[in-house]
Amino acid sequence: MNTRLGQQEWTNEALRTLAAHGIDAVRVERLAAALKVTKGSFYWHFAGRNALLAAMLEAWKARATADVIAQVEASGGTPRDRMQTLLKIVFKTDGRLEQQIRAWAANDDMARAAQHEIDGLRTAYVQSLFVELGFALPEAKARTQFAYLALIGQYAIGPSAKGKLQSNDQFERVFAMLIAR
Amino acid sequence: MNTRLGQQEWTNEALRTLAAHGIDAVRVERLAAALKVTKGSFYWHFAGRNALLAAMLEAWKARATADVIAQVEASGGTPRDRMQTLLKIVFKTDGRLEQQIRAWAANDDMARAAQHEIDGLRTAYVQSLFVELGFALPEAKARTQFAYLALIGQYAIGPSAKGKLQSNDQFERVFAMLIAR
DNA sequence: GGCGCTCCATACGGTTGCGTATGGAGGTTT
DNA sequence: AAACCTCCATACGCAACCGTATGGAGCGCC
Repeated sequence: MNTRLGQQEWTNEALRTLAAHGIDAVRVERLAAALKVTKGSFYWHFAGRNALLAAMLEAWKARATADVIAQVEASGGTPRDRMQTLLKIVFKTDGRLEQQIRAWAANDDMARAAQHEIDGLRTAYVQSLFVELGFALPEAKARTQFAYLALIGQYAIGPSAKGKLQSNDQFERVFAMLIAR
Repeated sequence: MNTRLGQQEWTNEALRTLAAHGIDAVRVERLAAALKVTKGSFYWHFAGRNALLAAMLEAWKARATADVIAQVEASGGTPRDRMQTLLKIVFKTDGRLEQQIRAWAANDDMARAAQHEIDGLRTAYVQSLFVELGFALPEAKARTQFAYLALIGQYAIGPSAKGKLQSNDQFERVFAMLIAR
């Protein structure tokens, strides 16, 4: 059963490399060097590079959304509170992995499918919060789309000091606008 | 002076390939095949692949922003009209090139610098429109950031039917929210 | 204490792509 | 027409990777 352990280590290292340098830097020989083994090991655990890429996406999907939603739900409070908690969390997280996965998805069908799946789960949750806040469905949908697009934009712009909603003042203003009737 | 013409054709073909398949597909031998010449031609016009990449960014910067702003300014009307015109244009344009350039910028300093430059020009203009609409500077900055992040998000999400603000209904709702006081 | 199983090292062939060297075709100048 | 200049074709060396084949080290089992 060490097979699983081996796969996880390869996958983790690959995800670290992806977040830091993009999918193009995820090469089996480089990963092998980073893990201080040789390709021989890799091709025992995986059928090929593509199998690793698939495993990376699976691992990401598994812990991409559930964590945050659970955290927000556990925090309780009014819908307004939960919305604010959610936005604060997601707009403050690093997002380099998100950025790289989306950059990857721009030219790879497999990654794009995974992205779509996660996007659906997330927007469904945000939309439910807007509905709880009293917005009719069409308005809730529009605001969800817009807010989620902004989040993607923040991830896509990368960890640059400028252009982010990190200042509390800006965040509060945007939040007020989003929940204003 | 055919050198310039040659460079432009290479650059255009490269930008086309970038928009369609990403920066990783921009390879001199492939471009040569697409242009029905050989590498010998390329290395006469360019010092190397990096020189082509730089030329691509320069060409993109030259016609990335000025066009749209000029178009909006020429349309005239109230600040509200111009804002709507601008948002309609940018949220409806294809954006595949934008997407690929940002995906490229995620792992390349040269592309990232070009992006930052363009981002600055664009946000400055949008911010001036918000100020014209009567918002104080901090509020104008916040709304500009948010709207621009959403635009980036729309580009980053790619030409997918779902997840876009293409429906007129959604667009109108978002626009109303953005200019609501 | 041989046997087999798990895991990894080594070595090889094949592909793709970059950059250089060199020659040659076609038009221009003298 | 001969010398030239511009542009491209051909051919080569080199590096990075992928995937495969094969052997060998460690370890539990009987």
